[in-house]
Amino acid sequence: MEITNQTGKAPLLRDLPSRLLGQTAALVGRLITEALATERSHRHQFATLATLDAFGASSQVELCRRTDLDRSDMNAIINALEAEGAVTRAPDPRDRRQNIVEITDAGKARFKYLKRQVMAAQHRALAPLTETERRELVRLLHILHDHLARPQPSNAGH
Amino acid sequence: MEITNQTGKAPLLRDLPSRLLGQTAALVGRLITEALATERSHRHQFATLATLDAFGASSQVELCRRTDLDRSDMNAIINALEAEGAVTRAPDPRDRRQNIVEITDAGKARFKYLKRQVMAAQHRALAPLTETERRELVRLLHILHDHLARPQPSNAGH
DNA sequence: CTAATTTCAGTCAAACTGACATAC
DNA sequence: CGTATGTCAGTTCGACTGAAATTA
Repeated sequence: MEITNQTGKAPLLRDLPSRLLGQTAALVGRLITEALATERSHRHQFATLATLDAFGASSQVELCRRTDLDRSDMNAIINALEAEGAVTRAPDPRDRRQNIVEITDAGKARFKYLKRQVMAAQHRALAPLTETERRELVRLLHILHDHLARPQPSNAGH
Repeated sequence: MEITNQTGKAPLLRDLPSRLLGQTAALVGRLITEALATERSHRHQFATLATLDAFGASSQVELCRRTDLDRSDMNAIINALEAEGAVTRAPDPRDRRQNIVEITDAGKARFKYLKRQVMAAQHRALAPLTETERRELVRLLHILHDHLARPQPSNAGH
């Protein structure tokens, strides 16, 4: 058989939702990552700042739950944010196992700025979709996400 | 401020398409990965087999183009597939820089079996969506994917 | 005692880079 | 000569694990 030299995808792969989802997420994610990288920030930092901005002072576990990040990674994230003055970290006097992480005024300003960059990158990534289509995409993704995030089928409730 | 103890997401993050896309892709991807792992296979191997099954004998670069995988990783994938007898690899007599990679009968059978597992996992992942919604999801993802994959703004056409 | 939280060290896989040999 | 392909070694980044220290 002759060796061809083309770039088309196998139809099975091209239309396989899991693959399409993964590849598209990677492409969109890269735009966001690059937008944040030019501001010397990262997606995890952004998510953490957004959570602190939305909910106020939080412990690190709570930030983990709200961002779906690992406790170990969250520690490194808070280290970085603390080092650049975007958050403060202090032991909770009422439960000294926990830290109270709080966003500073500088952190809020930084977040607002990063948010603008992220929204702009987002807008660029979603450019070919109409407003209705974007909402529909978000709706469908929410259904899937909630379906898959909730029920750890084998070991629920541990 | 009081430290709360809840798991809700910041609305900005919850509805940010890039994030929702990434998290959902990760959750769906995990199901597929697990389904293949129980058969001692990997997503990259599956994609490569699917491409060989669809297009026949191919060089490694061509497989890279068709699967969006890296040269270096493709080499390792072909090594593994060759070791389990799913593909053969032989230098192309007409251009001895290239290898002709071909799927074997055993490889075809293996692919058909893996395909069934993948489709089943896929079906489980997409369970909460109607058939219409699945098609719409795929349609929207295709629009985004084509928009973002095509125009490498700086170095198109290389 | 057990359990929760933070912290650190380190593993693991995937994506990617750089260099090199061979062949065109 | 420059370019394409395959191969290999190594880096980088993210997700994750295990264990220690502290406190409840």
